[in-house]
Order: sequence, then structure tokens, then C-alpha cells
Amino acid sequence: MAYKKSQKMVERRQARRRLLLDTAIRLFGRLGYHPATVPMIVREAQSSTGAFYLYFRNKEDVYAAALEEIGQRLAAALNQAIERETIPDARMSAAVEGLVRWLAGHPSEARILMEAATLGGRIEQARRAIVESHVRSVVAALQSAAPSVDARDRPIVARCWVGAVLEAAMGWLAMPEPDRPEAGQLARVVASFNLRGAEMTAGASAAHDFPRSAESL
Amino acid sequence: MAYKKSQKMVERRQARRRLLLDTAIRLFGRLGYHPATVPMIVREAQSSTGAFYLYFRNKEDVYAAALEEIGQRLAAALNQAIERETIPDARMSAAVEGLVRWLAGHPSEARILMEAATLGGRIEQARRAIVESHVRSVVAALQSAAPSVDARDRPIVARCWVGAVLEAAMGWLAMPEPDRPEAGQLARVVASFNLRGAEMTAGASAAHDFPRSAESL
Amino acid sequence: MAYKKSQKMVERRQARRRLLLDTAIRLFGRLGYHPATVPMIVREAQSSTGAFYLYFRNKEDVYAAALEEIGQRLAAALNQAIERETIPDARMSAAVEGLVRWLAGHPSEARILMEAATLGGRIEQARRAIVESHVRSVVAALQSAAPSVDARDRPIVARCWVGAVLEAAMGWLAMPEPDRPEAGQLARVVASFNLRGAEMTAGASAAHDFPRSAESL
Amino acid sequence: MAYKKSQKMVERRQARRRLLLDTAIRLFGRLGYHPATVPMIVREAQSSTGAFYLYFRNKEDVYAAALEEIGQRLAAALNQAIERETIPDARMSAAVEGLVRWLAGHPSEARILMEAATLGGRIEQARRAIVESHVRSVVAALQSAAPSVDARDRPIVARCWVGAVLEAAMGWLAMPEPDRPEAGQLARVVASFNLRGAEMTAGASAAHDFPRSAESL
DNA sequence: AATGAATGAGTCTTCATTCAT
DNA sequence: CATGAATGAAGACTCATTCAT
Repeated sequence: MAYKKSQKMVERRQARRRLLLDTAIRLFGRLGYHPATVPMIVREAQSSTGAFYLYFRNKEDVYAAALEEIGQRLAAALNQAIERETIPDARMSAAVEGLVRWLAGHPSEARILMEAATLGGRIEQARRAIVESHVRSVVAALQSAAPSVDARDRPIVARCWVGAVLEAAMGWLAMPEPDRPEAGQLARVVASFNLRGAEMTAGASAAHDFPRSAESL
Repeated sequence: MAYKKSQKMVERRQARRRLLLDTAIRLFGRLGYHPATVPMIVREAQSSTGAFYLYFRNKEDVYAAALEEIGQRLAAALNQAIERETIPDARMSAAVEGLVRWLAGHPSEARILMEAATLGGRIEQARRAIVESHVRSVVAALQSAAPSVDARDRPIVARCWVGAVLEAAMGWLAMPEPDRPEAGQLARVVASFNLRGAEMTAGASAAHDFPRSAESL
Repeated sequence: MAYKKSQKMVERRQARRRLLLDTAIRLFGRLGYHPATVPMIVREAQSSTGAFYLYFRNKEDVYAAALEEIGQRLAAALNQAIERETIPDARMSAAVEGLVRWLAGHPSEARILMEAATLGGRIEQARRAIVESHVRSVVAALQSAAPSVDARDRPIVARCWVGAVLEAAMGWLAMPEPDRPEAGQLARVVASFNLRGAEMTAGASAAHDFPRSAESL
Repeated sequence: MAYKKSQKMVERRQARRRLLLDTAIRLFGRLGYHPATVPMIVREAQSSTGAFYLYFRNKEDVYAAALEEIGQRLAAALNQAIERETIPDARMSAAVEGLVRWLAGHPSEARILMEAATLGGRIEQARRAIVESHVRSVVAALQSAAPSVDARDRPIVARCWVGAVLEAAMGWLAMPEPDRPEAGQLARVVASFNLRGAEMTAGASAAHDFPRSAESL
């Protein structure tokens, strides 16, 4: 009696879910978690409350799903940025710059990444997963690129690294568009700040094993 | 027609307001802006809804007031930390370390400072005022301590600086207490990250005019 | 993506809205705008707060809707009363008498019509629309039935006309039931007062074009 | 030990009460019973909540007091208008015209008189007292001036009379000032409407005992 | 007498979530 | 699968009234 789900239906399901999720990201990004309401999301997605709860357990659940989605997109963007470079040093810069550029180009995602830090519960957990993943990448890079940094301090340094990127990006996004420096400029400055801060200044020849690709989350 | 306001009454008024404000800071810090409700605040402060609205125009208003209060306390703590040092270089480290230490010791305040970034409207404005004030201090310091940094880049560097401090502090606070490194250690690592990042490494003899006191907000 | 709205659902929606509206009219009529609360209305209609705000934007909105509904019912009653008569003179009397009778038989509606005069904003606007509609009818009638009345005075006369009817009806409703004269008597007296007042005394043969039906509002 | 209250104190008391009462009339007249709040009244009167409750039992109480005050002022104005005339017919016109003129010149008072009709309880009672007083005057006048009017109908006719005046005045007040006919014109039209309506048209020589003065309320 | 701080019941309104169709 | 009407708990906020000073 169990009919195989037709390929078409599966696709439709995923398309619908994706539509809701994208809309949610846009609204959460624009308004924030609490002010963005489920009715708003379904209206903007031209869907219905019922459908929403068919795809997501509840509001917290979409937010968490949004966060995961963002984590994946971010990782993908990062990998792409890194892969283009072959020289270890350049890879490192490319990583930071890629991150900054992506955030600057995705305000909704950036804001969600910020806000999630204070939302508690499952959401904070989900954010932690993303951030930790990047922190681990940095820690790993530090291990070989800046062996002078005490192992115990590496997680702290990695945090600084991530914080500098996020705050710089948010500050840039908060500026009125005409005042903003060019995104590339922003990226370069942040990258060099972080590289120097982590004692990975140019010439730190040991940067040879900066991760080949950002961990998939 | 108008009886003179007795000194006593003025004091009582201020004490009441302060009580409500402190309670609000505690609750906003523990739960966040939206989940913390006015009824909760007044219950915890052993006051009444009416009294609350006697001292604050609305919920947003207490949050903004809390933010200002935090800005002042932070500035005070910072000034105290700086004043103890006389050597310019040491002043700089002391500033960063003082900030980190204060945040580590005031989780509610730290969290409010983070969350406010995504709350929009008047609140975001209030937060911006605080952050900008510190950014200006850093920018000013950079001017003389790291003249090699391009003037146009200074605000970005300052942002990184602030972001590194906040995220490091938040990450530390999010750790389960037993895993945490000692607060002093945290402060030192962050300070050196920022100093290096801003090319203000030790020996940057020009650091002689790091502001003698944090701007009053 | 969009299922067609079944006929049944549409009917249920309308029935529900009507139930809420009728209950609102009853309560506003008994207690007045401010003392009648939304919780009261939904309780009496065996509905829920949520449902209420599904059908009406807010409290003011139901009141305005009630007013419009009343305007329509009134117009319908009036038309019915007028249509029965064929002689112009009789039509005029029938109009006034019909109005008085309807008000006497619908205390809630009468009271809302009175109170709305002092409620300001959108409500006063809605009431004005109803009253003006009747005033226009009277003005039109005056034009041919009492050409001796100066054109500039007609709106004033029409106002007197409406005021006499409303106050007489309200006075009658305020009486303890046993003291009240019979409704028909009330209607006749008011009608003759108004007709004479407007110089449309019997024999004013020109009354031939008293509007065949009250304007639909 | 019981000091006689000094004359001065008594005067001060009365002055204060009067100030509050006048302010209340102004505010009730502008905003209506419910929207005008006690805090508003005391603020505008430069007094205090405490003082308010020293002079009035509660909010309903000021409104009732305001109504009584208005009744008295109205009666005074009416008497003045009547006394100027000696011919019975002229006295009648003067009564209606005086009423209309006074209302047109006292918007707050007019509005309170209207709104009080739907406020229930003690307030409606107080209003009834005022209206009834005028109704009685009119009834008495009808008795001799229009003996053809059936005694049982006289109260109804009197109601129409009052209603016509109030609604006409309110309609006039609601007009944008530039569109308004001159107040004297308004008064004349209403007066003649009422006089004819009550079969007291000019020549009704029996109008000789129209009350010499409006009853004091 | 006069003040105005304090109270808290009660108002309107929103929104996450469920469920009959 | 999809819909959107329905629910009601809960939130922000107001205001008449009291009472310590």
C-alpha cells in the first residue's frame, strides 16, 4: 500500500520548504527574531500557516534551520574563495577577506549571525556550532602558522578573529551607503588586522596547511 | 500652591528608579529584551506596574536607560583601569584588559551590549553612541601610536578592536565555568591580539597620548 | 497552491462576523462605547478575542461597522415605510413616523446613533454620513414641498428635523415603560411637529416628489 | 478650639474648586468624558491629584458638577435674553434664540450637554434635570399659547423642541468655521422652526404667560 | 490643606499554534 | 497535502483612586 513518493512530489516539497526558509531568512534578517512573525513569513511567501507548520516544528525551528542554511552557504562561499588561491599565505588572507565580503554582501545573513548570539537555547547552540567550526579552522591554522601562540590561548585568539570580522562587517552595514568604503577595502583591512593580531604576519611561512576547505557544517 | 519638594522625596525617587533600573539590567541580561517582561521586572523589584511607568516611558525606554547606565559604568571602570598606569604603552594594554575584565565580571551588562546591536531604533542608536565613543578613543590612539595606519582605515580597525573584545568576552562567558581560563589570562591575550592587530606592538613609542580618560558618554 | 474557498466557509465567516457585530450593537447600545469592552463582547458572542480581531481591526472599527450596519437597517426600514404610501403627503408623514417607530423599537441602535455624535474621529465621520444622508433627503423634500424656505436655511431646518426625532425617541426610551405613550402616538406627534416646523403642513401640494426611497448609505 | 474659618480661606477654597471645574468643563467639552483624564485636568489646572479629590468625590462627580454649573449658566443666559423682551411673542422667540446663541457660543458646554445623554447613572440624571426644566417651561408655555395641543402630547412636543435646538447647534458647531451661517441666522431659523412646529406661530396671542424666567435648576 | 508617588485592576491587542475542512 | 479560521494566554500600558508626607 505504500506508494513510492514520486520524484516530482519530493521536489515540490523541497521547493516549498526552501521558499519558506528563504523568506524567513529575509524577514529575520530585516526585523529580527521576535518582531518577525509567522503570519508575516507565510504572507510574504504566499503560503499558509498550516503549510509552515508542515515544514517546521515551530518558530524556533525555522530560525535554527535558517542558521544552518546560512552556515552552509557561508562555508561554500569560503571554500570557493580559498580554492582560488594556491599560496598558503594568500589562502589565509583569502579566507578572511572572503568571509568579510560575503557578510557585506548578505546583510540578512550577517544580522542573523549576530542576533543568534543572544537568543538562547537551541538557537545559540546552532550558532555556536557555526562559529566553533570557523574557530576550529583558525585554531588549526594557528597551530602551524603561529606556533608561537600558546595552545591554550588559541581558542581565545580565534574568538577575537571571528569577533573582529563580524563587528567590522556589521559596522560597515550600519553605515549609510554613501559613506561606506569599498567592500574590498574593508576586507583587506580586516584581514590584515586579524593576520597581524594572530602573529601570522606575512612571511609566517608555516601557514602552509591552512585548511583546504572550510569544514562542512 | 506648590509645596517645595523635600530632599527626602527626591532621594526616594532616585532610589526607586535605580532599583527598577538595576532589576531591569539583571533581567534583560539574563533573558534578553523580548523575553524579559515588564511584569517580571516589577515583581522582581517588588514594585508595581504603575510605578514602572512613572519612571520610564515604556519598555524600550528602560532598555535605553539601561544601556546608558552601562555605558557610564563601563567608562568609569575603564578610567580607573587606565589611571593606574603611567607609561603610555601600559595604558593601552590596561584599556583593553580593563574592558575585557569588566565584561567578564558583568555578564548582564555584556549581554545587553551585544544584544542591543540588533534591537533597532532608539536602542541601536544608544548602543552606537557607546561603541562610537570607544571607537573614537581607539582611533585617536591609533593616530599617534600607529601613524602608519591609513586614516581612512582607522575606523575599521577600531571596529575590529571592539568586536574582538566583545566576542572574546561573550565566548568566555558562554563557557561552562570550570573550562574557563582565568579572566586575567583572557584579558592579556585579547589585549595583545588587538595591539598587534593595530600595529601598536610594544615599542610603538608614539603611544604617549593614549587618552587619559575614556570620554564621558 | 491556493485551494478554492468553499461556499460553506464563506457563509460561516459571514455568520460569525454578523454574530459578533450584533452582539457588539447590543452591548454598545446597553453600556456605551467605553464601558463595553472587547472581552465582554466576545464572551457574550461565545467567541474569542482572536476571532474578534480576525473580523475587526480594533474596537473603534466594530463601532464604525455597527454604525454602518445601523444606517443600512434604518434606510431599509424607512424605505419600507415610505413605499407603502402613494400620496406624497402621506409619504412624508410615513417617513418621519417610520423613523420614530424604528428608533422606538430599536433602543440599542438609537442609543448608538446618539452617542456616536460625541465619539470623534472615524466614528463621528460615520455618523455624519448617516445623518447627512437623511438631511439630504429632507433638504430635497423641502426644496419642492416648501419652496418658501430659503435655500440657505434648508440644512438648518433639516438638522432640526433630525434632532427633534432623535431626542423625542430618546426621551421616550428613557421613560419607565408604564408611563410611555403608545409608540404610534409618539410617531404621529413628532411627525406633525416636524411637518409644521418645516412649513410642509398638510395641503402643501408640492410635496409630490418626496424621495421614493431613502438613499442607500 | 474651633477657629472660625476665615473669609479668605473660604474664598480660596471656592476659587480653587472653580478653577478645577472650569478646566474640567473645557476638557470634557473638548475630549469627552472618558478620554479626558483626571491627570489631564489637574495638570491643565496647575493643581494636583490630591486637591482634585479634596473637592470632588470622583470623576463622575466633577462631570455632574460641571453639568449643574452648565445648567445654571444656561438658565442665567436665558433669563437675560427673555427679560429684554416684553411682548409675549417676542419672549418666546427670544427664549429659543437665546438658547441657540448660547450653545453656539459655548461649544464645550454644548458638547457636554449632548454627551451627558448617553453617560448613564447619576450623570444622565443630572442632564435629565436640566432638560426637564426646559421641557417644563416649554410645556407651560404651550399650555396657554397653543391650547390646541393635546395635553398628553405636550411633553413630546417639548422634547422635539429641545432636540431641534441641540442638534442644530451641534451641527453648526461641527461645520468648518468658514462655511457656517452667521449665528443670528441659525438662531432665527431654529426659533421659527420650533415655534411653527409647536403651533405657536406668530399671532398666537395667548403666549402671554411664557415664563418670566427660566426655572433655576 | 496640599502634594504627587504608588497601586494594580483592567484595557486593548498580538501571535504562536492547532485543527476541521 | 494545504488551508486559514479559531483559540486564548500573555504582553504593554493607562488611569481612577488612595495615602504617607
